[in-house]
Amino acid sequence: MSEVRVRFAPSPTGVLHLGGARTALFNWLFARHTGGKFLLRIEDTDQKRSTDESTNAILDALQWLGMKWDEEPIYQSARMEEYKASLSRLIDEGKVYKCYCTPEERQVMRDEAKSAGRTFIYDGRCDGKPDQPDKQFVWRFRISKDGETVVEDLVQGRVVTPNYEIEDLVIARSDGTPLYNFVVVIDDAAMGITHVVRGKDHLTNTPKQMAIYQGLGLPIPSFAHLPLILGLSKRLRSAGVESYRDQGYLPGAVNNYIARLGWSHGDQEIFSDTELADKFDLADVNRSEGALNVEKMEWINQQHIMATGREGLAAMVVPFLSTAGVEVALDDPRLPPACETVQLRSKTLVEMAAKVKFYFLEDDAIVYDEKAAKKFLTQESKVRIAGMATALEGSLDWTVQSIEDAVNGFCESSDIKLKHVAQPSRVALTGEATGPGLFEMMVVLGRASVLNRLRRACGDE
RNA sequence: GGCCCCGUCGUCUAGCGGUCUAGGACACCGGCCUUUCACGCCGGCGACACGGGUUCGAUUCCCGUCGGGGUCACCA
Repeated sequence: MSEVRVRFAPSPTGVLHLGGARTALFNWLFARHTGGKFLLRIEDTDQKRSTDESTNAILDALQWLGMKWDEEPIYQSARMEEYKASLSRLIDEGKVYKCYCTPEERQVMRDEAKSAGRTFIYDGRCDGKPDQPDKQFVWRFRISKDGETVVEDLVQGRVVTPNYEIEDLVIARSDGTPLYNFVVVIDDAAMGITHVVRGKDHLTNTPKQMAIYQGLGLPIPSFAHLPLILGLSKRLRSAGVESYRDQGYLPGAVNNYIARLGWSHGDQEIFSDTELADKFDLADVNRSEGALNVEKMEWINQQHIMATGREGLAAMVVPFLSTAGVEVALDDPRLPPACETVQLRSKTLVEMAAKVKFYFLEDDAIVYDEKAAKKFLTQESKVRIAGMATALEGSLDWTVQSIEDAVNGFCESSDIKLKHVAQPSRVALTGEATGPGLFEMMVVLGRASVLNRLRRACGDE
């Protein structure tokens, strides 16, 4: 069997939303799984709606998600000559005809069909008409009304359409520019596409396209139509991939989530990209559409954060610290251990940045949460904190174990429990009542900062 | 409206005629662990849309109803 070749073919009229990303992902996974090629085609034949800005945004998003394409992207706007050539072949072979119907006439036909409760199918009334040189026309592709067209869809199963329900479709505008259903066929054939994997909204185009393949004498590829993603809200559904990046999602987590939406592999929930490619199969894709669920996506993101090494997290969190107003050097040695202390507590990189922020502030820049300060920074606890600071002053190693021993020792000698001093000192060090484990945090912060912050909290301000 | 697709816990799903008093995950509610918050662990709540068939037996097969989605362009 020949090599699998699949493609993702966005039209550059906006951002790449999650639905598009999932279509791309399934193509990419299928290619990786089968050892085939993943290609890109930019469908920019509609000059009015297409922009370079959008093309770049889509390419950036795919890149961020880690879906590398294997050949240079094809731009339809650069292939007009090809389309013209195919059209003239069809003209020469008498497979198309000129249609002179005006928009108004077509509207009348549509209205009639609708009021009669029928599917509107252009009736071919212009087929065989003599030329009318002074009138505008479009090219229609003639489709035999006998028999039926069968799509053996790899996801949807066998879908049968009677040919009398497939109309003679317009393949070129009055100005001669080709239309979608025509160019798709030419391009997929030219690119050697073996499997057309796309959204289910294209299912009804498929019989038309199959007829064109046959008219052009081209081999028909396999088809797989993916169920669409339902949005819980319009906002959720239309958000671009980059907004998820900005919200602190890891690309692998986004892939994991959208893959699991409509596809499954037993009870497994968490997949790396390579695991996905390894286990993905079109046969396991569901036919029913799924809805976006933010809580689950966050949980999956958290799982991916937990599975990422501290060095990797450090590199990723820096830009988020920056937007949180704290500039930290990429090679700051505190960064990896700081990330490690909040790794189990962060659902997104935005959260992670917020949680490690305190490490990098000046000691006297810590702002105490009002409620936390009121509850924990009491006169009584200030005395305890001061005592603890002194206990930490000595010549002990600055490790989790030695700090813990020193603090426990202090508690014993003062006849208090750890909890009497833990929360107050957490507030002193971070400003918050919640945060990383006390001793781990102290190690990262360093002795000087710890003592500074502890004593600052004891002062009467 | 015509045509097409779909319909298991709130959500994502497992299930491919008997193993289902329907399994897992998120969320939610208890509990354990514990210096806080998390993580982790244990337990709970919670679904086969409805009605007919077929069958010894239907969540699984067929039909209908209802519900959801898609599509009916000189857009892609």
